[in-house]
Amino acid sequence: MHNIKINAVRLSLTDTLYSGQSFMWNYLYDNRNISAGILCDTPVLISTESTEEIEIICASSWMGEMPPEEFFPDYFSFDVDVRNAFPEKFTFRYPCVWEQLQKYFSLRILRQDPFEAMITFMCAQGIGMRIIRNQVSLLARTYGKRYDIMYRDRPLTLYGFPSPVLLAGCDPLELSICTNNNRTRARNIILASRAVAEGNVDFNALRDDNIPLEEVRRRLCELNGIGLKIADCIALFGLGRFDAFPVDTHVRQYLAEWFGSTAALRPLTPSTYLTLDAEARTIFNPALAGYAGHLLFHCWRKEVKKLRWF
DNA sequence: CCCCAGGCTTTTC
DNA sequence: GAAAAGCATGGG
Repeated sequence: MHNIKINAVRLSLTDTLYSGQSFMWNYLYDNRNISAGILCDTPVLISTESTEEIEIICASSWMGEMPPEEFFPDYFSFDVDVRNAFPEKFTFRYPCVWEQLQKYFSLRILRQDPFEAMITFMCAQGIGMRIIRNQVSLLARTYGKRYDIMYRDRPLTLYGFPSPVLLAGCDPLELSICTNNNRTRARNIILASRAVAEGNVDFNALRDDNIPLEEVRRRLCELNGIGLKIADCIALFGLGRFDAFPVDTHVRQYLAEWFGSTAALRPLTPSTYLTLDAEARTIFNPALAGYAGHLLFHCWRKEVKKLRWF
């Protein structure tokens, strides 16, 4: 048993909380009312027993500096009003989309640990959500720090997300057990972890909002296995760059179907990607384009594609 | 055996 | 330069 301080905070919500970053909540533990995830290499429990309140229990030391009441609102980006992501004309130009979107306004994008965001999205190339979450879960269980805590008089085991140094020292063949048996992906993750561990990729520097998004992309795309889409995901979920608009297969689909984009009918080459990126900034408020896109992403997957897996 | 999944890299025109 | 093909793996 580790000796861990438990910090708890209750936050009020207007509706059910959806995950801002799809891998967050369920990859360690899940039943009806309790989900567990990783927060800055620390396990976090989320309890949603009512639709108005969630309880967060964080077994962490890093929060010693910052009271949970201050940290979590920032983590859940409660400072962002998602409706500002949509210009006024959106409501009458796309009334059907607007109507379907209503129940997704409680969805939050998390200001997540950038390294975790980087690795989890590197696990997300051309495979389904279910497999992606299995990979992240395996990474945590195999290489993450173990925490044994008591929750409501019940023992509960959680695993933190492994550090850059730890993943940097992994053997590719061994790590590939956690990457869907894909050795190329395992090798890329090791190299990227090394780049972070050695400071060649400095997330603290990239956090600076004065750095243009193009520059952030350029730096991240220098790494093997990271292209425009994953770079944008790291920016959006890991660097709090809510203007970053990742375009994946689902986003491409709804841009064509809902917004009549002809470019979205073409294969998603880098050229097409940048065209769609520019188009999105004319549909949404550019400063929050990625935030808007993420709501639509979940809305499309669930309402239209009828997908169960987040 | 087909197609799809929160793409990226290399080759070819 | 940009489009096309190649790559890698499990699930439906």
